[in-house]
Amino acid sequence: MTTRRVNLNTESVDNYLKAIFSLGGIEEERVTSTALAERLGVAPASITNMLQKLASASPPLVQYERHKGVRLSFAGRRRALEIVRHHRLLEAFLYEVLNYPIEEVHDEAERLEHFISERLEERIDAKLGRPRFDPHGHCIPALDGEMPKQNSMLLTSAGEGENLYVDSISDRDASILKLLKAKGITPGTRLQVKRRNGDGTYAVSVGGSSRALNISREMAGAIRIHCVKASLAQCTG
Amino acid sequence: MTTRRVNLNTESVDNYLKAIFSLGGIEEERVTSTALAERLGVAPASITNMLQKLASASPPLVQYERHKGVRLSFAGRRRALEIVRHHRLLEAFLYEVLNYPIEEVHDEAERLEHFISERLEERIDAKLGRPRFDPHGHCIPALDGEMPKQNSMLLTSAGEGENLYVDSISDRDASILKLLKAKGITPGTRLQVKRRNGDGTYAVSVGGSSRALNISREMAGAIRIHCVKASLAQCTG
DNA sequence: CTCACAATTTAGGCTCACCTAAATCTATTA
DNA sequence: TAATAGATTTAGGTGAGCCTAAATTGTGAG
Repeated sequence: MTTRRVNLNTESVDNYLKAIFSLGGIEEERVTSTALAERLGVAPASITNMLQKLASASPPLVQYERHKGVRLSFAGRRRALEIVRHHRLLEAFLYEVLNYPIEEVHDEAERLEHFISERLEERIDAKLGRPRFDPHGHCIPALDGEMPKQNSMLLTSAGEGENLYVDSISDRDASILKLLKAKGITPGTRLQVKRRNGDGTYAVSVGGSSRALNISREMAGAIRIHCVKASLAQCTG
Repeated sequence: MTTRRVNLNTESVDNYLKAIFSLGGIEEERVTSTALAERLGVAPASITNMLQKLASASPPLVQYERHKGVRLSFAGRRRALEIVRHHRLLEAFLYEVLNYPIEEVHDEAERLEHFISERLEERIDAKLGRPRFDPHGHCIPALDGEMPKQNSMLLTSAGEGENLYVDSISDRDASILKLLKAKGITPGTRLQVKRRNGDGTYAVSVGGSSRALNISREMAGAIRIHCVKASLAQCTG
């Protein structure tokens, strides 16, 4: 029996690749089954199963060694970036063209990203004027898979007193996004850490104001910052 | 063993309901398995299987009797109209907002119609100014499932010499749509049948022109017409 | 260096939506 | 009215993607 061809153009495969991409970080480290299982909300055994399938595709979509986690192959990375591009273009589109509240774009984009054609992707890109960032400040990968690496860091790694700018905000939790919006914290906003409290909360001043706002630990964990006045990371919204 | 619940919120169920709706016609006649099998491109046995599932849902989505075909239940009709609404709103949106060529809107809408949220549906509807017709001239069902019945007829049932207006054009075949567009035949266009040929082709004048154009049998079969100057059936495009 | 525990993989099942082949029903015709 | 052609249904099977339970493997504490 020859090895049978399996269909790898599925929503599920998309999600695995995206999860590996995102968990691997910029350094593209190996990702463990457990981490994937938690991220994707499926049983660890299911992860192993799928990883073996992804690894035995031609070309392989991941490098996989038993008990050692996975990392994306070139082809896998390409596919992952395509999906990320879809996702972020959709977010920008929903936000800019359809007036979605920022905290709702993620879920809708998450569903649609798997089903839009090349043509629709191109039309959305054109309609938006070829945007480089989504409304959360995340970089939109180019058609060819290029994505300039951002040198941003988590707010939680910033010291007191530093003058900072919001690079991007995680879109994984809508409620946090809503809270940050209410406090006026969006990509490009100027921030200054007034005080770091022992419990992980912060007091920050927003946009040069003298008043200090309190930021919960979760909120701080959702904010990425950089130290130079935004040249790029400014979304059109 | 109690009857086990099955999940009926699937793309496949959507497609079955839509097919039954469309094949049943305005009179909502019973639809045969064979007709469904052909429309959906699946084996007749698969149809039977799904129909039994749809019939045993609560509430049932179809009325089904062995060997006698199916018809939509109230709930099934409601669901079908929701999908049709999604489809037509998407077609209008792609056409109006994203400048899709008319002959490409159908396929894209066909894929996306299953995945858009209530919110996205509403935003698209608002963006378009609550349109009542899609770019092919088909009526867009209201949110509550209302859809005014159109009294249009096929061009093939029109006599020679009559003064007619294009009501709508079938979107099932992109190439025909493209040909008709090239001839200037779109919803609202005035038509006059100059000659019916024995082979099912037509010579018609378009938009009051004195010149007669030839219309193939397939093209004629894709055109629905009415006899009064369009009050409604005029798409914004 | 060993052993227990945690992480991972294997084995075996399930549902969904499809398939083919075989049975059965309906309706039409002789 | 009986035979039969054609439509439909039943029976049994498949792959995808998930599951649980039972191995197995790797690692860090002693």
